[in-house]
Amino acid sequence: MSTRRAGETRSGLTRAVALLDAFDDAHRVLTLTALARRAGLPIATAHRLLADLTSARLLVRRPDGGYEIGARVWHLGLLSPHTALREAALPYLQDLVATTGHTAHLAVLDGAGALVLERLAGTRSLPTRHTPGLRLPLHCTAVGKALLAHAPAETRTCVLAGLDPHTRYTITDPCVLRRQLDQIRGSGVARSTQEHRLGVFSLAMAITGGSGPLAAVGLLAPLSSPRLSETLPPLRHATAAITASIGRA
Amino acid sequence: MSTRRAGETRSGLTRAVALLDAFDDAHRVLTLTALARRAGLPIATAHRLLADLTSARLLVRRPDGGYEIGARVWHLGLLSPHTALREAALPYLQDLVATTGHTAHLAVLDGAGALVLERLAGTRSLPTRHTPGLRLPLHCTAVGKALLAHAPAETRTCVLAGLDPHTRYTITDPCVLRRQLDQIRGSGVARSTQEHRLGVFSLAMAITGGSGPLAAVGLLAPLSSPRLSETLPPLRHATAAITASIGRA
DNA sequence: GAGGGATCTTCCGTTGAACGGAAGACCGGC
DNA sequence: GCCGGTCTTCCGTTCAACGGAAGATCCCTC
Repeated sequence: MSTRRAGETRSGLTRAVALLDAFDDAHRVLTLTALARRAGLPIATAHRLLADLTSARLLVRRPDGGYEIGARVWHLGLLSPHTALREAALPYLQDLVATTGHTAHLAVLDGAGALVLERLAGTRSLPTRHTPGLRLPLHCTAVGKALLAHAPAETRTCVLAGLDPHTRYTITDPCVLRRQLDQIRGSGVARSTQEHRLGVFSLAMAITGGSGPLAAVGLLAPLSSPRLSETLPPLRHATAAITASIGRA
Repeated sequence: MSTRRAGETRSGLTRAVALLDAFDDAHRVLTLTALARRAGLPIATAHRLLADLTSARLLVRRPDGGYEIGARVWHLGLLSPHTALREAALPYLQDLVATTGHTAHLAVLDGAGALVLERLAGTRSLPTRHTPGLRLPLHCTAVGKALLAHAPAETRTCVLAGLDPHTRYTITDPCVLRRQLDQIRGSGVARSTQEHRLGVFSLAMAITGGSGPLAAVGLLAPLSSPRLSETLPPLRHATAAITASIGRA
């Protein structure tokens, strides 16, 4: 009851969530002390909450004493609306990978970023870490631009305000990007040539489900791969099919 | 403070989890009253806890007032150990689908069931609802039998005690199944011919990661498809590759 | 094998936050 | 307008969460 900031008392639940949030991609297994430190809680409190979380099976205690996220959380997460979208898109993403040989993504708009829901690597694929759960920038990836083009005006102005460069090809002039977004909205197709990573070309199209959640499908290819233009028709077909499939449900 | 059983007071966290558990595959969106009823909580309490869960972003409140599981839970679930396994297996599952044309699964042992981690449908695929998160019986599916063959003796005896029939082909005699499990342990290959669903043949192999978590890869095919035997070599190859890939990590 | 540092677990008195009944607000429907 | 349903807010009581501190356990060092 000392170091906590200005009467900002956190409810028990908030503290428990803080413990869950201590886990991230680089920290999938944590010890009691690490969790307490990362969540900013006294050891004794963390210990009790962790016991509760473990008995609720949200966390699992490993034989070595470490804690990790339990299968129950994974299972609950499957009930999120993202999953329905993923399920609808998956077969078409598979086709896309099969016909183009490149890596396909599915992403949704999440705040000022693109959240990757699924990624299927192709045989001719680049080594990529666009793994589900990753957030990509909106202004320099193809999926990002496809989403941004259809995003609410507020998001767009917010993103256009800070265009930090990822490579020397990243578009950093808001006017240029704004014009490009207009084109994307017209043609439906977004591209990024080395704007996010050198040597990588990507192509994406948005899925506009009426008033529903916005998503985008993208392909990633090495810049050197031949016949990049041939990847557009299959992409166009896949997005149309996914849009239709969502409309049906 | 009335209807609660025999002094069994549930901690705040337990109650919150009860609310989360009110969601299931058939109930992805719930109202306040439905949640309170399903979790066995007074409306006022449920209301407060839901407000907490929502502000913690574990739940999302839709414009229409309904609650649903939030993206944050999905994101946390990705940190569960299941995801690492899925990621390791995914490329090989894709290959499997591409070469055989049939539907491929990845499942792990979970209590007395097989938990499906991933399912990729093939072009020649059956309509199937083996969607991630589904639990399959251990005694009459190929993945189930593959897992059961390598499961701890305790699980095995427990499952063998209650072999309920799913079709008229389901093995219900513990002795017959036990003998089959011995064979599976020897050959590494498990089969199920219409034992779970009529018209469906399935083939599976276990992934035995030393002392690590046990998994199995399976293929589902219509009984009528020609050259079912040709699906074994690709399956063998995939499981070997996945096992190796896990060993490396 | 004694000493020291680290992490984990248990205990317990205090206190403030969770609890939930009840009343009020807000819908649509007949 | 009246009514059944659902949602939200209020507030006094109470009891469970809180966390400091002491004890247990492990492991490494000398």
